[in-house]
Amino acid sequence: MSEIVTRFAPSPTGRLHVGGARTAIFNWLLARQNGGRFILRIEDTDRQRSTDENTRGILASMSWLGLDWDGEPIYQSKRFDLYNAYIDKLLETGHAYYCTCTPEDVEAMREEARAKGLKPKYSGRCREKDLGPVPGAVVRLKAPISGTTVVDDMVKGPVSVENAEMDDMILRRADGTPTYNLAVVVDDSEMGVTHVIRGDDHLNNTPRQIIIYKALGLPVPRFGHVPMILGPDKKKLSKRHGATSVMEYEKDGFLPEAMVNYLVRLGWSSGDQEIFSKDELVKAFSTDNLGSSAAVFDKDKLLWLNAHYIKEAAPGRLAELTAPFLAGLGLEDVDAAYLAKAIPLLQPRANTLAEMAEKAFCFAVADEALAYDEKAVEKFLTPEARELLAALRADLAGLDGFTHDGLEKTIQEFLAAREIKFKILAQPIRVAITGGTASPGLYETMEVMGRDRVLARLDRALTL
RNA sequence: GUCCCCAUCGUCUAGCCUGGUCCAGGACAUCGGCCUUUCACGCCGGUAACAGGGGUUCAAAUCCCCUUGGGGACGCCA
Repeated sequence: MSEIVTRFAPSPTGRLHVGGARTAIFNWLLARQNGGRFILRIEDTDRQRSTDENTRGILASMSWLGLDWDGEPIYQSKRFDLYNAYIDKLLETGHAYYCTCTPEDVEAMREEARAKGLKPKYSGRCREKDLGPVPGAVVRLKAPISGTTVVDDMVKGPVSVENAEMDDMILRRADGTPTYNLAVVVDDSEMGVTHVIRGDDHLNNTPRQIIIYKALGLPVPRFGHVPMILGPDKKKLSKRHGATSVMEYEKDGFLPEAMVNYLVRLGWSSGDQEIFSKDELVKAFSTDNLGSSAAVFDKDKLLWLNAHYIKEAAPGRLAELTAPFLAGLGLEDVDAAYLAKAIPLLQPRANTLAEMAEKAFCFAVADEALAYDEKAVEKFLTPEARELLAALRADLAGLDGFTHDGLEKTIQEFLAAREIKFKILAQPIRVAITGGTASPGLYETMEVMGRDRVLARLDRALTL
């Protein structure tokens, strides 16, 4: 069996969109699962809208997601000679012709067709004129005018379109540059691409591309068109729905493994399984169970997956990933080891790295800078509570070691001696050392903070 | 307008190809309860769907047709 070659071909006119990321993942999965190759091709033939910054951003997002590609990325902007050679070949074999109709002429033809209730298209006026390479002329494909073209789609099944529906598309513009459909066919063929998984929105021009393959006498790859991702209003996902680029999710504190897991499950499934590691995906993936209906992007489920992966991640890694978010909150150079100790307490409580940083803030902030919630102080640091805290402070200061068990024993004895319940003491302590009413368990929090911090904060709280 | 695609809980989906095991299963969200030093985690339970109409068949979520609804494409953009 021949090698499977897939590709992802973004155009650098913006950031990597979650929809694009999803098709990239599917292609990557198909290649990796079969020991094939996964190639990255940058479709930057539109020099107006393509930027290097976008290209770098897309590559960065791919890397962030863990989608490695084989070989160097291919840039279409550097292959114009190749495309033109193919166009010339088409011209020579009579599969293409020069056309001198202006954009205005063509627009008029479209209007006319529309008026008749037909599909707007080019009339084929220059098709039989046998024009030569006139300056300013475009090259059009001499497409078949009868018959049917069938796409044997991996996800939609056979899709057939009447050739009469398609017009003679432009292959080479007046300025000599090749158009998208031509370039894609040439590249996919040159690169040996065997399987193309792409968005639903391309389904319409797949028959066009097949016609070009046939005119060129080239083998046609297998196509699979996955449905698009919709916003909550069931419209194509766009900026107005909120974050749409992979980069934004990275900035919002999502983990790449959560992103990949979520995106794959959106439109693909394997029984009832929800959680998939990369390895499991590579093993389980199959184009057979790609869904064929559009899916709404559900941020709540992404959040749930993110929370899941945060719970599973190694504290050291999380500490590293959280540091930039803490810096964003104004805390630079937080001690990594200390942060790593606090993180396990926060893992079940944070849905994103941003939340992780917010919750780690009271651990990392300097004692004198700890902010106290006014209402909490008023409610829990009552005169009676202060008396207890002052007494407890003495016990804690003399405590041998400052561990969870030691702290629990000391505090329980403290309570027993006074015949009071932990409930009475817990919130005052919490407010005193964290500044607020919600935090991880007190014993573990105190152990992580350490004696100096706890005592300093207790002292500070008593002065409030 | 024309063409193409799609249609199971609010959302993602399993089941559909190879009709009966489905008064439709799982997950997120939601609601209730348990756990509990707060907040979470976790655990237990509940509400909730085969778009509608015709066929075919002993039997249809599953096959066929129509309607409706949604999406996409109709560029010298990709």
